Amino acid sequence: MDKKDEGIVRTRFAPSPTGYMHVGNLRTALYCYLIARKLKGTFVVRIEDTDRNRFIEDAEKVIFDTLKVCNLDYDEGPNKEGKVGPYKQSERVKQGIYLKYAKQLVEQGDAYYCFCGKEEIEEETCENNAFEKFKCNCPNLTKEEIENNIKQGKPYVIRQRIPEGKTSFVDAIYGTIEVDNSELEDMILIKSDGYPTYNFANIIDDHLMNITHVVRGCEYLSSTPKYTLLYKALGWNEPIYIHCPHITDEEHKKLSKRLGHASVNNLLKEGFLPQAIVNYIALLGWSPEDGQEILSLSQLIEEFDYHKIHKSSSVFDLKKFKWMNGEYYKAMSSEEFFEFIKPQLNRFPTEYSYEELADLLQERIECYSDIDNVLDFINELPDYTNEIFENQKLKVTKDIALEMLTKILPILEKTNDYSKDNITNVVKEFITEQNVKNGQVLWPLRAALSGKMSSAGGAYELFVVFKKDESIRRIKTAIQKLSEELK
RNA sequence: GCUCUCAUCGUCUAGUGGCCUAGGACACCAGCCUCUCACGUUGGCAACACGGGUUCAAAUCCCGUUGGGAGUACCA
Repeated sequence: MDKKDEGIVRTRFAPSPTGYMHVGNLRTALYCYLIARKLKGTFVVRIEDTDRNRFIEDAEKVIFDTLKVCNLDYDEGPNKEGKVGPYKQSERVKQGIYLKYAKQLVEQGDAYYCFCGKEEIEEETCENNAFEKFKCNCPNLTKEEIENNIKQGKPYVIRQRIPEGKTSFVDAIYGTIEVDNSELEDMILIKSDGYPTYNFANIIDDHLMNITHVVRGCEYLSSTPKYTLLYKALGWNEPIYIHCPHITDEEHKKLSKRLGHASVNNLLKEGFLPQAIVNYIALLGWSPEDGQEILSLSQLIEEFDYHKIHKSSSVFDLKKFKWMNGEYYKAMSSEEFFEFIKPQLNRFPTEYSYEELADLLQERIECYSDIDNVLDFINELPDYTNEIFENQKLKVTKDIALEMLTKILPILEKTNDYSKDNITNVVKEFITEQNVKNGQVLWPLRAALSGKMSSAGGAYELFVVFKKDESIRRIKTAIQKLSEELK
């Protein structure tokens, strides 16, 4: 990245508090964070809460909790005041920051008061083509007319006055984009409730907060020319724009709230690790030079280069994401994984070994919902038929199974230490004694313990899970069933 | 509709005119390992949207077509 920018870079994550964090949002935050950290700059968080109709309790908490759990620490923001605060737009409104600049623009002739109500605009545009732009006479009102209207208490908004000509701006990803100003609408800067619109507050704050790199979704690409015009009118320099392509679902549509995996919070609840989430979304629309796919946050900081962000959108592939999460599970120590998965184990009998259960899960699950599949032999024995004792490849028949189980049962009953090491020794000793193949003992044991053709873990692991009582009970059941049939 | 924008295996991607009979990863399939499953490992399947140019040479540059996405709010 640009060495010359080192130390002076300021990026900002500017979410509006909607009550949930979209993975696209998180990726934007991540890219902001990476750029700031890579260039030893400053990462700012600013809350854009100018929509008073959409106030949601605890919405900000979701944002900060998510950033925290993902380790994206910020340098300035709410509860971390810097020199250019406050960092909540609703508080900035109270200081009259936005109105001041709006009035300045009106003075200059770059904005105007508009007294048209929402209803009449809607009526007008409905009668004509729905796509047609609304035109009123407000831009041409005289000073006296305006003053009169205001005196009468007529509600008004302040709109940007779009000049004639063409406007172009440069985006770091998409290059130069030019549009004819006739395509641009006189957008509202100040709403009738006195609050600024997102568009206006955004550029004012980005400038006042000395933001150098503006990272946002590419849905803003089409409104950026309007911002360019505003910057020009105010005589300010534009930041570097970095518009990121969208993250989509399998149908190539914008990831919607309905889909569980659009929400970071849901992902967390489903057992996805923050590091895996961060790692995966970083790779949606960007990839490191060496092609490595498993990257820690510090590796991401090292490798990230915003110039290499793609132009085309990418699909959020749950399968690959699950794979990656599984990789993170496997990379944990068994102690770490045990602590992580413990709360999910509550629904299994407490007399069983949770440690061994966790061990069985670690290499077999990629998120919580896989657990029941893997541990389906725990509570019941659904496929418990005598057929499971037969295995042609291992030369195991029901007779042999019955014989082995019957012979080993007294040994198991005498054994009290059901630790992995000991139980392994006991069984191995028996195998040697009998002079048979491993499988001829282990297969019947595994089948008896799990009651299934296939199970997570082998005979030894299952002994450890069930410990003595349940192990004996299951083997006795197997013996009984087999002898009933073979009588 | 209009404006902007995008286009390599099913998906994430490497690729910036010759190194490409297009590489990697997920998924899928097969072999090996093995007391089953899983893990691991080895191999396989599979793509430059289409049509024109430019060039000795194009996935890479230009134009068009088709297809996708976004915007078009007193939402952000």
